[in-house]
Amino acid sequence: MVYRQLTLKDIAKELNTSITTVSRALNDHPSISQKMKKRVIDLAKELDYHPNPIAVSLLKSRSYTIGVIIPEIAHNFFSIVMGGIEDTAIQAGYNVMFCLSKESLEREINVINTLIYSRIDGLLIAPTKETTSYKHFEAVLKKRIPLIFFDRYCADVPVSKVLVDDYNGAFKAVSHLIATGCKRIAHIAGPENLSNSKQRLLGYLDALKKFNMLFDSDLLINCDLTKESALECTRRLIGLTHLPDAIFTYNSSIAFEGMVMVKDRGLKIPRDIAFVGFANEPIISYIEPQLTTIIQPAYQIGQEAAKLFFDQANSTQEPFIPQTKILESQLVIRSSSRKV
Amino acid sequence: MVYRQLTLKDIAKELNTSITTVSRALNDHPSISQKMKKRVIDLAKELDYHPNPIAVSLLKSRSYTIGVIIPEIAHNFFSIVMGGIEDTAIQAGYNVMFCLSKESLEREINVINTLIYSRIDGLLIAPTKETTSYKHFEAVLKKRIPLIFFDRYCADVPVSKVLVDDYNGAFKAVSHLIATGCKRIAHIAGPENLSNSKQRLLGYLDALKKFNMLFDSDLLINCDLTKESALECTRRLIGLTHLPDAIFTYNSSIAFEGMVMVKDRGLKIPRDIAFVGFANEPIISYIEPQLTTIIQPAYQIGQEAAKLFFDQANSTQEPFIPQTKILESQLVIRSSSRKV
DNA sequence: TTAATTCACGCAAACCTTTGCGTTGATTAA
DNA sequence: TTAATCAACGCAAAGGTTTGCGTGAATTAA
Repeated sequence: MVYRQLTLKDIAKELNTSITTVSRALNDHPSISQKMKKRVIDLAKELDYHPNPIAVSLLKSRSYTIGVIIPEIAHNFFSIVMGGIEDTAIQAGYNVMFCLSKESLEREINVINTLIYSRIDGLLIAPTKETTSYKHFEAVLKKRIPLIFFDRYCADVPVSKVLVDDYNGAFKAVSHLIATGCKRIAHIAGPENLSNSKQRLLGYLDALKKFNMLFDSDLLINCDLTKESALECTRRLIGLTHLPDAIFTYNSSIAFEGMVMVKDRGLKIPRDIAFVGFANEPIISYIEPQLTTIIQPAYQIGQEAAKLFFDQANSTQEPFIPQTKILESQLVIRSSSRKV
Repeated sequence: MVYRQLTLKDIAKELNTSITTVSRALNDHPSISQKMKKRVIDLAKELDYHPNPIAVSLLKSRSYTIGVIIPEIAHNFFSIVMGGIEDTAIQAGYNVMFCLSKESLEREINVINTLIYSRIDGLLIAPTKETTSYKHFEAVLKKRIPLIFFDRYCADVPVSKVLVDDYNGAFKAVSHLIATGCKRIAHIAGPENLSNSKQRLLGYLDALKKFNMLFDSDLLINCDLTKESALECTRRLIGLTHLPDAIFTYNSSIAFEGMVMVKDRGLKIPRDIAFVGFANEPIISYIEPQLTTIIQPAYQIGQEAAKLFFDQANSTQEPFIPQTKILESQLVIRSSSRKV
């Protein structure tokens, strides 16, 4: 025996009136008498009536669901972004479907298709490190589904995005290291085609330039975000005949791995080598000395991404002009870098 | 201008036939000619037609969506469980809506209501540590929504559940410590009303009993799962005049915090104090010595939870008889406990 | 008192799909 | 040849909601 949900019809029958009247009373439509309105609302509350969102969706041709794709859930950063998106979406009456791309382009394409078939009203995504082909995004755009990038973006796709000020973050980090007297500052960058990795690299280079420091290509290495790669990068840096005296890393996990290795080799942090990471991961509180980092407003990124979607969904502008929001990052100085 | 999705009507018009015929061709209904079937399928593929899941939902009175509530996303364990649930659900044509309770009963009640109003077909949940009142679950059951507990459960609610063999896991852990010569084994337990905490405590007590070791109530403390509490528990244990020589913790994060403090005080692990944790969190690979743990088949828990839902959803049995699946845990010996 | 206006409500269509039943034309059996 | 069977397809309803339009009654203006 299938359980039947309560419908407008049930309320209408109970009150000897029509479905229309009940609907109008609940949506406070003007042409309804106060008396009837009260009767309906009272009964609806008593019976705990809630409209069937599926029927509404069908009628409005909207699913009131947005899709969100993140590369990895284990990253504290993305967990918090998720929270920001979800809270904002739910408040606006939208549901959220989360999917993981696991940094794989193939999987990204698959989940996008799944989401499209589910008739999502919008798609918020931080693309994978492998995402260099953009056809799958065009499929989204062709269906007029608002697309928003957050944290990472693809330059060739003209859509709204919310980003962290990676460039200035990196610039601040390196400037700080220079101010504390570091002369040979290495950078372990992220994957080459990741937008935020590019920006952080630029910030690094420009800071060096501004303070008239020579760029040494031995001090720049790309990491593919695995633990092994992080260790390998660090190994190469501390294997140089002319050691770096500071390492600025693409993210804090890399810094963490690096610090563990550096300490193992008997080097002192920050005396021999200073460290600055990017983003607050919980692990960084588990190592001594505490890691100096650039922190990102993760929750706010989620909020803003959701808001950008609402802006676009409610816009009558045609075609919609994409917006870009850039949120400030902040340098938090701890003990892994020297005092000024 | 709203973008119109492709419908059966469009295909029917193009082929000069009826909606019914198109629908039947695509769902390979018997009463349809091979020729017509091929024409329809070819065109549908060419136009990339996919049925509107919202219309199907309305017709079938099913949302093909299951709700999942977890206490905390930051836990590696729950992230992996999520993956298991999602993969299994999607494969079966279901979507998943994830929500966080953040270990708060109030929030748990809220998200359950949100999910009910979204017309989920089933609810998988790991209740919060605060969940002692069960009214909100009864609301779910009254609406005939299959409810499944995973990892944690409420004894008073008669529904299917998939659990880890917490009792035997703890028993194995403590037996191992005893086998390596530990005489004073402390236990930092989880919140008192958490089902798996109770089970692990029982395993601890029974292992002591089996090997004729006295239970010392000084060696048993409850932790509320915050970092501060973990530190406080450890502080109390190593402040005892008669020190413990081993600490078995409710989870690995507590063990981690404990190890950091113990090392700080100049005690050697495992020589002075051995440690055994529960579950593999990534942080445990970041400390020396490596933590001995009981590992849980997290992905499989997710899979089984989803399967239990499908069992119930497809069952004609009335009333449905709840099932309980208990998955084995495994002791992985590393260097934080002594050699036998 | 009559005509014009306003108020309060109901009918029916639309959103898209699936499916029971009826209909048509062709094929088979008697 | 006639009756019975069957294959192949279409009609229409159902699922629950919102909304344009129409209608009757009550109110106001003349």
